[in-house]
Amino acid sequence: MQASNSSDKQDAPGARTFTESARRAQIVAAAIEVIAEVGYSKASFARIARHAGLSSTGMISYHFAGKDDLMREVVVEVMRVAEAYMRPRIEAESDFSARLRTHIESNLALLVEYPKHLPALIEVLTNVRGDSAGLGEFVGVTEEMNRVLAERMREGQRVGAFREFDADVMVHAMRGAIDEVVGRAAREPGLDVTACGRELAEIFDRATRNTAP
Amino acid sequence: MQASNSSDKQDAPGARTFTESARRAQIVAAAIEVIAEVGYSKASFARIARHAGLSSTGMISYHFAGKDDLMREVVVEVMRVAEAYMRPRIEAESDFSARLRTHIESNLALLVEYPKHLPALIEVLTNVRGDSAGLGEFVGVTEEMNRVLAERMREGQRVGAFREFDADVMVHAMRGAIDEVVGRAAREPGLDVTACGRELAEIFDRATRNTAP
Amino acid sequence: MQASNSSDKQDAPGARTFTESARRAQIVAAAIEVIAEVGYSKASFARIARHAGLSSTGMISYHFAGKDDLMREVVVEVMRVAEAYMRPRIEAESDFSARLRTHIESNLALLVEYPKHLPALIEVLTNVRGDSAGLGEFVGVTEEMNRVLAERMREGQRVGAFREFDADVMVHAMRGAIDEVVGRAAREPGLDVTACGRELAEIFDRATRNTAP
Amino acid sequence: MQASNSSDKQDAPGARTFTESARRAQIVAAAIEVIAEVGYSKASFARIARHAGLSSTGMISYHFAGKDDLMREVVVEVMRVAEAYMRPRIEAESDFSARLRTHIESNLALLVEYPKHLPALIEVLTNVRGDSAGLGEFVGVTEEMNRVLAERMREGQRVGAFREFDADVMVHAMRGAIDEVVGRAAREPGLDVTACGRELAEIFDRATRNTAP
DNA sequence: GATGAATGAGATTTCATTCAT
DNA sequence: GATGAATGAAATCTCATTCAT
Repeated sequence: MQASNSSDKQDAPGARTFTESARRAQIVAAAIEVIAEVGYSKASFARIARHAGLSSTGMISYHFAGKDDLMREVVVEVMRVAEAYMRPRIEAESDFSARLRTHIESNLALLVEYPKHLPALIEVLTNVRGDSAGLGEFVGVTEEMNRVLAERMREGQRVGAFREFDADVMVHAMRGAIDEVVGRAAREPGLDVTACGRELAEIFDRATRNTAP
Repeated sequence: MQASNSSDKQDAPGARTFTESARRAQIVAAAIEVIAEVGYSKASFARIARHAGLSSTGMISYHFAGKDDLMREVVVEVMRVAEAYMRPRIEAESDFSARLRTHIESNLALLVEYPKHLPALIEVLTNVRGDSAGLGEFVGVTEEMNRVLAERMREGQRVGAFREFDADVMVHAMRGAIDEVVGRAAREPGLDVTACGRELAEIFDRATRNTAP
Repeated sequence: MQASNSSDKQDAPGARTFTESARRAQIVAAAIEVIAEVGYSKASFARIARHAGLSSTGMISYHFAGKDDLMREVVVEVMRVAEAYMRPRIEAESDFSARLRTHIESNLALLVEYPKHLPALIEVLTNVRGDSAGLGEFVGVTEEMNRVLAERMREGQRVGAFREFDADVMVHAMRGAIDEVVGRAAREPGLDVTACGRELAEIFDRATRNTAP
Repeated sequence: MQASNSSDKQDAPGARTFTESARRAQIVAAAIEVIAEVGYSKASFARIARHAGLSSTGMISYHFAGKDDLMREVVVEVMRVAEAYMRPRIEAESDFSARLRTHIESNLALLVEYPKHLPALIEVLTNVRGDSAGLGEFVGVTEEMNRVLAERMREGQRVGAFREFDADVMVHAMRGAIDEVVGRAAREPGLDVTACGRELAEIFDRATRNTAP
């Protein structure tokens, strides 16, 4: 008999119980709401646990590796929902200009449908810097999405659907304008988000439109 | 440029010695830099004191009624600088469209001149909620400024300089687009902010332009 | 080699199924390795469970009455192995001096054979104080073993095999010197433990040798 | 006016108030006693603070950068005391053999004089592994001290004062034998440590003595 | 006016243990 | 017999604020 198996065994990392997944989802949902309501910095485990009806913060630490892990799941969840909501709507359109309008309008329709998701996403992404290891990645993901969007715009420019402009600046302007509506909606409960969406769509349609003959 | 007296101490309204004002200004300047560099949530008194070359956080508490008070001064200072920088440039223009362009371009020129001021302002304003007593006021101030801006736009619409659109949405879109450049500039050091300003100006010129005959 | 039954469960004294014993043995083996590798204080149930390929710490609590119980089994197991290894080798020798040498050398040979056992034992015994109910007993067991050893030495003194010295101090010196090699072996992987054993044997042979005519 | 001093200022690191130093010393003293009494793993900030008559653990965190920092100070303090106590006594002796005896005896005399210091030192050093950044250094310091000691022994061998043996093993044997007395003294309050010192000195004198003509 | 020292609340995290299934 | 889930205590650390000097 000799000393054996000196390195820890590891379960298949994807294996997760039903109840475990349910709990995680429940906690993520609570986190989204708390973050949207009180902001990232005040969204402590204690508050999230209370909101989720859990008896202790240890519960959250039990299901998530740490605050970063939870926040990552928040981002993943919101992006999942956003993708599922927006992509089919956008892809249903065929010409560049309509896609652009639909991108903006479906993004804000998503805000109407899930009023806490986008505020939470913005809170998390703006309160994360170079630190927090695995979360910085999502800043990268967002930037990548913006790059793809800009590339689409450049295609539109090549085929004459759009005028000449700096596509990166345009994409970020759109992004900023939409996020501003998200922020306003949180501060002004009565705001007609759908109407804002139409206005923004018009703004960026005019800003991108090719007026050459 | 003098230290402002816009926030009064409890007992002696407006009265403040020179050294006191100098200390406050020094601390506010340090706070702006720290907030811009590490973000609002990590901008603790300890970090600000260290950055200002102070030996203890007690110094800050001594000069400011609390964190809210300091943050209010940060906002006041940045707005003072912004106002001093942008207003004359904007007022030098006479027609609506030029004023709009100048608003955007001077705002981003300000970012080039004072790279920490606008990031700090945005950090503070986005990390403040209904709580923190006297700070919510500044969200109101900002909204008031936006309302004034929107009113100018409506004037422009009345005289036919601008097309018909929801002026509030337009103002916030501008606001969001500019703030996005501020954020990008922090993440991408090489970004040509001036060029972004020109692009944004073009975007919102086209978005507001009256194309009717 | 069989799983021992030295620690009884509450109700059914001595009765333990095969799987139960196997599980206990598996956990004890994992505990020995973990303790040797990361030290007593970091050897949490979580780590031991992971090392043993178990999915939860509940498993350990299920099979052991508590951490003390597990640690007691660790001690028992190591002592069992040590006894089985060293005793026949020592008893094969007939004169006092040879027994002393063999005691030291077989102790360190045991370290070569089971590199994790002695480190684990030392970790447990040095991290246990008067508290932890049933574990203090083992400090007593160890002391008892030392007393027996000292008694043997005094016999050797009576028959003139050893010089006069304080047998307790001598035994503890031996103990300390051996344990120090155990510690060194953990810190210096290339250490020639067998050679250390020969050197130690020589040291204590000279320290005990009767030089009188 | 441009943004300036973007990197935090730093006080001269050695600057420390009188009261600050006194508090630190008080906390270190309390830590030494607590560690010696309940062991490293149970020596929590809470316990140390209580022992020192402080009202909160925050007090300790205020004066020390963390647990590692406090432990480092504990080690430094004990080594400082040990050095001040042992060195002059050892250096008062001129021949190798007397120095060896004095090393052992003064080490244990130190234990009589400061009964908590050595137990605390041993606790800290044995409960630190590769982790805890700045503390691993002290394992190195200890090893360095052992190397120096071994070098002295080899000098003694070269001049014929000592017989041939592995000096490293001898030094560690001495170390282990002394530490074992430290441990015993904690468990057996009545132990005559001075007598143990004499016995150990005799043991290692005989173990090293050159018996060749 | 200024400062170092102290404070206590609150944050995240880890742990051994218990419980329902 | 076995297991995943839950729990609450305790640990370290950070923070804004207060106080005595």
